[in-house]
Order: sequence, then structure tokens, then C-alpha cells
Amino acid sequence: MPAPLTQRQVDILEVLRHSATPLSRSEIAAALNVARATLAEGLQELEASGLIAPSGPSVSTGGRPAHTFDINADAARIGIIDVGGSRTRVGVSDLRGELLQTALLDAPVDVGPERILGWACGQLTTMLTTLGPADTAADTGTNTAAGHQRTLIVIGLPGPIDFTTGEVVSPPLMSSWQGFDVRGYIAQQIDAPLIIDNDVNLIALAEQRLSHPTSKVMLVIKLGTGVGGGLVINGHALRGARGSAGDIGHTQATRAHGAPCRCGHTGCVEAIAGGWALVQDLDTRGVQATNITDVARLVRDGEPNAVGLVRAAAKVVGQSVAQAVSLLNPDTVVIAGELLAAGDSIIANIREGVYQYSLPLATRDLTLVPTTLGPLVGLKGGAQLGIDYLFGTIDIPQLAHEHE
Amino acid sequence: MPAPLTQRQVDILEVLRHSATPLSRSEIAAALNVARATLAEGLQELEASGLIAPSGPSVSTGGRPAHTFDINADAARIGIIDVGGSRTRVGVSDLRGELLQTALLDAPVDVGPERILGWACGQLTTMLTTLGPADTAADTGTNTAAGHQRTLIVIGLPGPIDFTTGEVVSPPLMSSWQGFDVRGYIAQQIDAPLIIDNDVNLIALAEQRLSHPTSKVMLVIKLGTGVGGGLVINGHALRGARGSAGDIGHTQATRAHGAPCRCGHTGCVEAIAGGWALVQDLDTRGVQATNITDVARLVRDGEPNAVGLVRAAAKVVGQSVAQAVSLLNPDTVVIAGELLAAGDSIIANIREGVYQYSLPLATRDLTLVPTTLGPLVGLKGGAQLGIDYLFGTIDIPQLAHEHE
DNA sequence: TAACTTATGTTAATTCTCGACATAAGTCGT
DNA sequence: ACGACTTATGTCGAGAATTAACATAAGTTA
Repeated sequence: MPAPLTQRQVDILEVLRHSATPLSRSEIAAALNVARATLAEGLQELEASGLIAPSGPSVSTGGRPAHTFDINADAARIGIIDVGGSRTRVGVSDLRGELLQTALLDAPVDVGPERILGWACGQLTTMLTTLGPADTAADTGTNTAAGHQRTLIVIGLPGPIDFTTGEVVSPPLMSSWQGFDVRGYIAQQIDAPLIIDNDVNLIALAEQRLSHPTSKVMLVIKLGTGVGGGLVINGHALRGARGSAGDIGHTQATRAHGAPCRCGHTGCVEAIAGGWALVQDLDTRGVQATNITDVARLVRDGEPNAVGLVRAAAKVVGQSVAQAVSLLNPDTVVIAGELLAAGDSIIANIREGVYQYSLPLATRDLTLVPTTLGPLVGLKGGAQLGIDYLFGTIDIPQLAHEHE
Repeated sequence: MPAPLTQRQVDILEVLRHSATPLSRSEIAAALNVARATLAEGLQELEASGLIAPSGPSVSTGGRPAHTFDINADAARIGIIDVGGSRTRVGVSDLRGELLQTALLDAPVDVGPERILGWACGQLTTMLTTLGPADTAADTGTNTAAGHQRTLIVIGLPGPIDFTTGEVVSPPLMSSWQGFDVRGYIAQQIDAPLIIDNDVNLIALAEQRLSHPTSKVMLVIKLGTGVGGGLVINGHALRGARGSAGDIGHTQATRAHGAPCRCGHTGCVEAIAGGWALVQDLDTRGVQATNITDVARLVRDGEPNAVGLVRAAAKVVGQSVAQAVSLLNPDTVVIAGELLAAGDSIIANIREGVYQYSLPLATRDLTLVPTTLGPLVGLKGGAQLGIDYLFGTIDIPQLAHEHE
């Protein structure tokens, strides 16, 4: 029965985490509105537990230099699995969210869960061993004094996750995963708490925390093999009643469009703008492409069919985003996903749709930008979610389930 | 410079407010997880300030009966103005949210702000005088000890409110209001703090607080002269970056539909399902109707054109709601507005659209129901928002602005 | 090197919070 | 009607949490 963190300690960790630079005692105290003396005990315990570490003296401004503290990066290792429609990435991050090592598997999600998760678990096990069990910060034997697991797995899946059960539900993109016990499978191979979430939620968290920290209402759209969305409201991912919030891919495109979607409906955004649909449509027109990377390359090369289809796709996405913008009035919309590799016209076309179909007030201060976090954005977001959990600030407890 | 409420006092008020029955000291202490003794001081101050009042002894269960406390209904009066597309209601509520008196003005919003607000302010002034300045609970002279205004005005307007300026913005339904200084006008007539919000936000708050208190993600649609929406996430209205969140009326209907909308676009939901559009369409077909009440009556009477148009309208709304349901995965959707008077088929047709176009996971546990709070729901919601403000738990400080 | 500036550790005072006790005010059984 | 019992209330002293103030440490600057 490990002692849990006090509220004050959670607060200290939050402050440190959201600061770009290490902080002195005085700075932490000021941020929390408490007297400096009040921090002493909590700070000492945190240091003893290894969660935070001294970070060298700051430069003097004319007086005694302050000792500064920062999150101890080596206090934990977070293994992250980012399953995408056409590729899967794994990585291990430290407690500051820095990725220490990553790996890529180029296989579509529908090769099935065993192949993908088997590979991922193997990679993670190796990485976690190589990178060492997290510095247990303690000959003192108090390394779990704060009651924290020091290794943690986060997985993002490209489909709706019912977090009341932790299962993938009627996954249009992942029929071979239907009913598969992801939690059980991973638990068998890696003994660590596991958090399951939607892949776009991970991206959304990364964007909010790392690129747009002041955003209050953020919408993130991922244009990959499928089309997904994620919402971050006041710093928390909004997952909805059953965890399926953010699904923008299977909303109806504005123009009646007969394209059949894998979800069983017709005219879904994804049936027009999803990577799989683009590949399929190109195929129909006799253009060779096996995945979305090919599509993006074709667009960059100026292949007329690809250019036209992707242009149309972006406009459809723009209309859908416009609906979402009207409904939510976000301050920030971020576009991510591999289709961005097709070039800047994607964003331009989406913007066009948004500004055309939304009311002026909703777009007046709207920031609509592509992600700048690169292809590892999903892993970075997974690290953020894992840190949330370790710091006791996770918002949806159902996501995590420690097997005892 | 009045002393503000302590955090503990705010907590006590919250507990009392959300309890259906008056509570004893022990019950309050249990709800707050503090010792009974700890409450004593805060409780006394609250009683002295008049915000709470003893509520008679509870029935004994074999021992000494407990003294119980409840919000002192007479500690404040909240004047509420609910401006709708075709009528305006005003009312005065007490601090428990009970409406003490209401009045109705049957005039469309576009007769202009002076006419409507002039009438409303006149009514409110009379009511507030008649119903007495709130019981000032104090020969003691400490009636403002807690630093609370005891009279407050809340107004809900049927258009997007830019709460960074407090103005009605490019109101499709209210061109005569464009640029009108609502705050200034009311401030001139009634000397009290003023909260301006969207009318559907008020309805949404009422529904969440009074009818669906366990809902975490709620969407409310108002089918009136216009079509509006409101969101309540975790008990707080989501207003978005500029206050225009919830706008579902000016999203594009799924089927390409050329109907021109007052907002300048074509094919908006409101251009098909808005009361004004229904009236217009009926007129085109030679059926007499001047407002949405007429339309609803025609449907009840079985007039074929009206039945058909309203049926189509409900389906369009259903499709839009389906999009919103996919995006947000709410646990509850409430339909309100005067069009409901047309009969149960409205809800049935909306449900049909939602279940047809949403993914199964999003609708698995979805509650989709009409409002049961009656035509005064907007006033009731305004009272809730006002109480939020008086109790110090208002979530969007920009809404309120005390003129000094 | 002295004067100055800023950070840190310590401590005594203050405030908060709690459990315990004595008392108040009912019901229940005879 | 009365005593035993049950539950609520007020109060007080112990203990914990928090703070401001002071003494000291560790730099910079003239």
C-alpha cells in the first residue's frame, strides 16, 4: 500500500511539467500561491522519490543563484504503441515526454492484431530493457514511495475505443480486430499498467500540450488511411459517453455522394477523403498506388488524377470541419496525418471550405494549421497521456486499468 | 470592498443547491468530507449573510431531530429575459431557481431591440419592485457581508453572442439588433449586474441541472423560429472561443438543398427546418401561417403540406444531430422549442435520422428526448446561470460585467 | 574586500481542522 | 409519566498545516 501523492505534490509536478525551464523554489511557490516554506516538505519527498531532480543552479542575477528543480526524466519509462492505418510506430519516452527510441513497422492495420501487437510488444520489451528500467532513484528503497508505477504502456488505436470495456468497437478500418482483447494480449507480454485510447486523441493531446498550450477548444483532424478527429477542451481530451467522440470520418459529406464506406453507410467523409478511398479511386482510374504515401507522392509529382482527387478530398474535409467549427467554435484546428505530405494545397483547400461554410464569428479568431510535430506526433501524445497518468492527473480513469 | 466567500462556503452552497431536500449539518459535513465542527464558522457566516436559512427540524429517527439548512430563496432576485424568435418572456426567480412571476410578449425579435428590451425592462422593474427587493436578511446590516449582489439580470438572445464584447454578432435572425448595445441599454434602466448569453445555452443549462443532472456531455437543440444548439460538458456550458459554439442551425443540411438562408448561405439546416422557413414554404404553397405556433397547429390538424414540410424538417435536423452525435458522442440529446408542439412525430423523425447516420457506438447509450420543462425552460435556465454567478461558480467570467 | 542582492533553512506564531466530550432534544418501551 | 436510548449540537484542546520573519549562505558588483 504505497502512499499516494499529496495534492500539493501533484500541483508541484504540474507546475514543473508545464514550465519550459527548470524552476527555483521561489518560482514554484509563486506559481502555486503558497509560502516557500510550505513547499519544503513536499519538495523533499518528491526529490527522494526520484520524480523530480535538482537541475543545477540558475545564473545569478546579482545575488545567490537559485537551485532549480525539474521533472526527473529518468524516473519513468513510457512505452507507446501508435497503430495507424498503414503503419505502426512504437517508442519509449522518458518522464519529460522526450522520445528515447522509436521503431516503425510498415504494415496495414488489417494484417491483424497478433502480427502488429506481437511486433510492438517485442520491440517495446527490447527497448525497455535496453534503456534500462527507469532509474529507480534509490538505494534508499523508497523508489515507490510515491506510489507510482515507473513503467507504463500507452497504445493508440485507429478506431473507436469503447472505454467502458477497453475494446475496439465495430472498427470500420479494423475488422480483423473486432472483439480482440487488446488489453489481455499486451498484459500477457508486458507487465505494466496499460492505457488504451484512440490514436487521434493522442495526436490531439500532443498538439495541445506541445504546440498550442493556450488553446481552450481544439479540434484535431487526422488525414491518414482513415479520417479521424480528436477534441481537447480545457486541456482534457473529450472522449464522450462511450469514447467515440471526435469521429468526423463517418459523418456525411455535404454533397450527396454515393461512395460506399467500409462502415456500411454511403457518402461518409472517409469514403471520399480517407487514404483507402483515394487509393481505391486511383485504382479505378488506372493509377497505381498502394497506400497513402504513394498518393501523396503522386500529388507532389503532379499526377492529374491524384491532384484532382486529393483536392476534392480536402474540400470535403473542409466542409466537415466547417460543421464542427460551427458546432464547437474552437480556437484552434490542427490537421495531421500522412496526407499532409501531398503539399500545402491540402490546408488551403480545407481552409477554403471552412471559411466558406462557417459563420464569420466562428472563424474570426480561428487558427487552422497543419501539425508541426512531425510523424512521431502520435508517440509524443502517448507520452503526454502517460505522464498525465503517472502524475495523477489523468482525466478518464476508465482508460487505465492496472491488472493486479 | 466586500469580503468574498471562502472556498468552503462556495462548497457548502453547491452542496445545498444540488440537494433536493434541506440538509442537516452532519449531511453537509459528510458530503464535503470534513468534520462537522469545521463547518460551524462558515455555516454561521452564510446564515448571517442571509444566503442560507434554517429549514425547520427534520423528522426524528429516534433521536434529536436535526436542524436543516437550505438556500434562502429570498436572498436574491434574478430577473431573466428570454428573447425568442417570435416571442419574448421575462420572469423573476428566487435564489432556488423558482420562478415567482413571468410575462409574455408576443412579438417577433425583429421588431427591434428598443421595443423588446423596453417592454422587458419595464416588466422586470415592476416585478422586482412588487416582489420586493430581496429579503435583506438583516437588521444586522450585514446583508452584503458575503459580497454578493442580491439582484441580477440575465438575458438570453437568439443569436451568436460575442462575449468578448457582449454584442450580438451578425445575427441572421436579428438584423435590427446588429451593433445594438444591449448591455448599455439595460444598464441604463436597471441597476444590477447583467449576464448576456445565448438563449439555447440557457435552455441547455436548465436541462442539465434540472432534468439530466448526471449527464456529462449534453447537446440541446432548439427548434423555434430559428434552429439553435447548446452544449453542456461536465456541467459547464461550452461556449467556444468567441461564444458561438452550439450553432447547428447554419450548418449545411446533408442533401444538397438550394434553400437560401438568411445568413447568406444556402442549404442551411435553418433554411429548411427553421420556423421562419417553414412559414415561408407554407406560404409558397398557399397555406396561411404567420409563426411557428401556427405551423405546429397545422401539423396537429393534419394539414398535408405542413405535415410533409415538418416531417422533412425533422429529418434534416436528425441528420445534423447525427453529425453532432458522431463528433461529440453525447450521453444526452434534448430537443426543445416550439416546433415540438407539432407532436411526437418530430422526435421520432429526428431519432430516425440520428440512428441512421451515426455509428452504433455513438448511439448505444444515447438518450434522445424532448424537453419536459415546458415553455418557461429558457427562464429556468437563466435562473440557473444567475445562481451560478451569485454563488461564485460561474464558468465564463466574460459573460458578466458589473458596471461600477 | 566590503556592500549589496537573492536564495535557503529554521523557527515561532497563527490559522485550520479534527476528535472528543458534555449537553440538548427528540423517540420508545414500560 | 418517566427513564433508557438515540441522534444532533456546541465547544474546547490537541495536532496539523501554513505563514511571516529572521538568520545565514552564496553569489555579484564597485
